[in-house]
Amino acid sequence: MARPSAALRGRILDSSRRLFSERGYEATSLQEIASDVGCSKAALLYHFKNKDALLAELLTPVGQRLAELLEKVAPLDGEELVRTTVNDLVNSALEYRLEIRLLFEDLPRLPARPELNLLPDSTERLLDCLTGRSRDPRARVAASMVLAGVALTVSARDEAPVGGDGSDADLRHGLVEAALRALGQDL
Amino acid sequence: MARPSAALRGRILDSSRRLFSERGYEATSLQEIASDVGCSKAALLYHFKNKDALLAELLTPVGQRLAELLEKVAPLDGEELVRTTVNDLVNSALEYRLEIRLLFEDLPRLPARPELNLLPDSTERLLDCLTGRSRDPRARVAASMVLAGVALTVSARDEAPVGGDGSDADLRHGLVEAALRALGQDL
DNA sequence: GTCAGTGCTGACCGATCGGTCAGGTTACGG
DNA sequence: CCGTAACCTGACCGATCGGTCAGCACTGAC
Repeated sequence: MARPSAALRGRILDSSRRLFSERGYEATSLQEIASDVGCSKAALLYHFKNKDALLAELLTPVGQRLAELLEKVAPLDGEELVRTTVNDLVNSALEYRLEIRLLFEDLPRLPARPELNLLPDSTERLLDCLTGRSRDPRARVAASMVLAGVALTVSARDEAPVGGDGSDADLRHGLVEAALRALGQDL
Repeated sequence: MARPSAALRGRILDSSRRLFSERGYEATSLQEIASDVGCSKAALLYHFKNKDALLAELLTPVGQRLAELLEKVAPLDGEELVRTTVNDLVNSALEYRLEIRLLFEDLPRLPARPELNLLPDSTERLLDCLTGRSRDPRARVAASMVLAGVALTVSARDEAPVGGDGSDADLRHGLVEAALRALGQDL
């Protein structure tokens, strides 16, 4: 076949997202992705300049989502700021379960990634919102715990994720409630 | 020199702990460790059967610590159970900052590790303790968030860790308080 | 003194890594 | 019906991976 599937590109992205998330970026070889997709490694590198480009394309939407979130909550403050941030954070995390793992576990370890260096700054701003822009060190620690906890919990690898029956509703509400409690917002 | 330093073994462990934690297990090569220590790769493999053995030896103490923690809180229940578990969890996490990263981020991704398969079970029991042995799905979600949040926060890579000035006291107390709030324990 | 054994090195191994390249096959515009 | 460009393959590259091995330097026991 000749022009059979530019859809292959999409399938490569899907496989990469899954495999990177399961095994980690470094631990996943291009050959493994190619085998999973059912194409040659060369085909893979025809669609993506290199392994890095693959990762970047997977993470871009998450970065955008984060930017939107920050923009949306920028004018808010006080209790409304915290509640909105927590809600959106949990929703975003659930939406990008697989990418979150990459973002939290692999990215920080890869040698300084020039185009994504806005990320530490975004994380900082996110922490600010979670504290309701408080500078209290302990509030920041709590925010850090919440952020990391939400991220890692939604991306927990084993099926029957963490809630008993595994319903997303329990996961979502459980996280929001626990996060708000941790941040000192009375429910 | 002939019998100059069985201390080399310890230095290898130190470097491995640091490098594994910074870059990840898969992403760290034996050569990098050897260079960091200042010995040959062969010397490294003289002291440790293989790369896996190195990782196992780093994680064993953490596993023991976790087992102790679980044994200690086993007879407790109710509020005392939760408070003691949270306190000990935070202390243990602070004590094994670097190893925690490996445990939470690398281990789950490595192909099934026979000798450490007790770990998922231990995690499960730890979650039980954090919920005060409740079976409520949302309580388990909260416990999962706390566990992941504590682990990832103490092992945050960038210096000036997460608290403003970075004092361990703020980190410790901030985490304990936030965790207890998240778990619904009134302070 | 010598000899067994510990601690270590450099050279080397096959496998696999990310990535390149020449070329083949098909689809489509002219 | 032909040419160009898109899509893809297999063969190949140098580098590096985890790991092995023969042998050297030195120590302590006898």
